[in-house]
Amino acid sequence: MSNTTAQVLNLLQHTQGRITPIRLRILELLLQSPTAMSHLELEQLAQQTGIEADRVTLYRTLDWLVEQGLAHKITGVDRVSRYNALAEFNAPHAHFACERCKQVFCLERIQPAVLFTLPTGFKLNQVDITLTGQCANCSNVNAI
Amino acid sequence: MSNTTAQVLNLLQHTQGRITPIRLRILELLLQSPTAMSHLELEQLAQQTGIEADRVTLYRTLDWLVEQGLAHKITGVDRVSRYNALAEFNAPHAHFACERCKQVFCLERIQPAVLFTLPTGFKLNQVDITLTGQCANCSNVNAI
DNA sequence: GCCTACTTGCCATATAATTGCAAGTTTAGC
DNA sequence: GCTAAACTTGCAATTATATGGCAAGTAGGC
Repeated sequence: MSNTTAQVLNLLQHTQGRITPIRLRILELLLQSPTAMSHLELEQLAQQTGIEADRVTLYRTLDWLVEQGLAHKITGVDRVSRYNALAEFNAPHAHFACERCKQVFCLERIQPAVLFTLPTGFKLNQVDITLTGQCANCSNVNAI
Repeated sequence: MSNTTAQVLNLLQHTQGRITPIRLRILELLLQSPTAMSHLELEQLAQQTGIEADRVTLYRTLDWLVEQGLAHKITGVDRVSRYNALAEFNAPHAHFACERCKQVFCLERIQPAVLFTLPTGFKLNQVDITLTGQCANCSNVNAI
């Protein structure tokens, strides 16, 4: 059993739901990816690694992972939801969305030292910071 | 001519495109609204104020306004795009998305004093900060 | 091993948004 | 003013992402 698989199993065992091959594999894929992945990307990646899951099941699996706090969901400007999971789950972090290749990277080391003065009565729950620009790959391509 | 209409006219005159009743009215509505509005909300509001625009035209009008830098577009977690226009256009500001009523508020006074350490090669273009939680109205309702 | 509740797969469906094209309207040149 | 070109609008059809319902399958406790 790989290091990641053990980690994934451990995470899944702390949930209420059942441990199924799909959930295992999807969470593993999410943990291994440096970027947030869309439903389609995950579906294709899963197929390549031998997991055949129905489109709807994948949607439900991802929703479930988010619900369990094991993954989180980012909706891009292209209206596509992307998912990621991080080793340090509760660590607040920002995202970087590349305008060119549409990939979404997680910036784990970011310090969201933002000062907020919310209007009266507003209750803050979560802070999402998304940076847009070009990733290393794409800004390199454009420079040539 | 109202104060806002004059302001809107002035803004539109600085674009390349033509000044049409729909563009005028939509930009006016956006400027007057404290919250970012979805396509549907704008369509209904426009109808109420006597402007009948085709659904597609409204989409194109909004796209055009964004293109001209007169409005900007926020995609919510519900995959719905919302639009807003601000008097101080280039002022960086954050958004507050209410989890309950789905409204998106612009927080004009926010100071995005965020410290970023981007990976090598990444080029930053824009910073989007979205706070989620409950707006004054909704957190009040829930408390009762 | 068996039962029950949870998961999955397949069907159909919802919803936001986009594309193509013809008709209408504004602007510019004459 | 008249005409042509460019821009804008409206309508029909289509795309793409995601969701809902229900029967079949499967994990996990006993």
